[in-house]
Amino acid sequence: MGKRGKQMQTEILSILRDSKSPHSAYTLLDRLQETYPKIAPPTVYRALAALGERGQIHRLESLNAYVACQSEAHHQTSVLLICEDCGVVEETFEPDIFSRLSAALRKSGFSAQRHIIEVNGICASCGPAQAAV
Amino acid sequence: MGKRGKQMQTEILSILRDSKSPHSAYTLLDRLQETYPKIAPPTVYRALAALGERGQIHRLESLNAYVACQSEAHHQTSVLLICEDCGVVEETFEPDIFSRLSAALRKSGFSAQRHIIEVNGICASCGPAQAAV
DNA sequence: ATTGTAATGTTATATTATAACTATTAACGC
DNA sequence: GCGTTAATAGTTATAATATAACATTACAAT
Repeated sequence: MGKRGKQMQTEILSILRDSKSPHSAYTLLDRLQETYPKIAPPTVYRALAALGERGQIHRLESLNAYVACQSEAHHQTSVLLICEDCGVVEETFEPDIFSRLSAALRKSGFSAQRHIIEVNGICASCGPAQAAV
Repeated sequence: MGKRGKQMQTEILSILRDSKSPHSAYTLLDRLQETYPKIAPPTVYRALAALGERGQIHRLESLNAYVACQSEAHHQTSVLLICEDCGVVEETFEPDIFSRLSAALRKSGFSAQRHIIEVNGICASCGPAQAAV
């Protein structure tokens, strides 16, 4: 890994960490171009791929967008909660869910490599309790 | 809904049902163009949207592709198992998982509207047991 | 028949992602 | 140091996915 690659990864990670909402690859590209005017899509996608492999970011498959991983410690599978009102993405860990799911699948002979769990809905801050205030 | 729309939906559903592997919107477009040479992407996406609303197809968010729903009865949330070897997508129902997940989320104030659960891995037919044969 | 509405058709373009190639840098043996 | 090679990054072009925006048609209600 050269230093330019690392630098881009650091920049992207810091942009994502500064925001609780997801960014698309091209939003990130625009942001990076403020500082590095000439970078092109592959640069962003390479950085995203590297960050993803290290578990430092998550890709929201249902939005084609990316968020920073909110857990420093467990680079493990998480449930991503997407608020349709405010757009904030929250990451929760439900080891129970994953172990049950894996167990159920193993029984039917399926061997899981990657789990994607995304839930669309309304977050606590946007929910009815708050709407009533 | 006019009859042309219905017709496209029927065609798409039948293409998807004839195949256990997912099709992209543009694969479907190509197939439809064999019969209806002039249709354009919006036609396909409109039909997919209508089928999706009725729960007759599922969109695989991680593949940007579509499969027919395998359950006639329960148009309910399912777990989609994607075999990375043969590409076959299998649909399983794990009501337990969903209720546990929803319960966990409710506790933290999140109100779920749509669940996406996709699991990448190796299916029973492609698994090690079969490889050894 | 006329008008209003919903469905469909059409064109164009936006958005997301990657292939394929070139250039640069880094690492190493000599 | 110098050349060789392998890895990384840059560049160009384009592929793949999706939708906006507007035009047209169908068709029901009056």
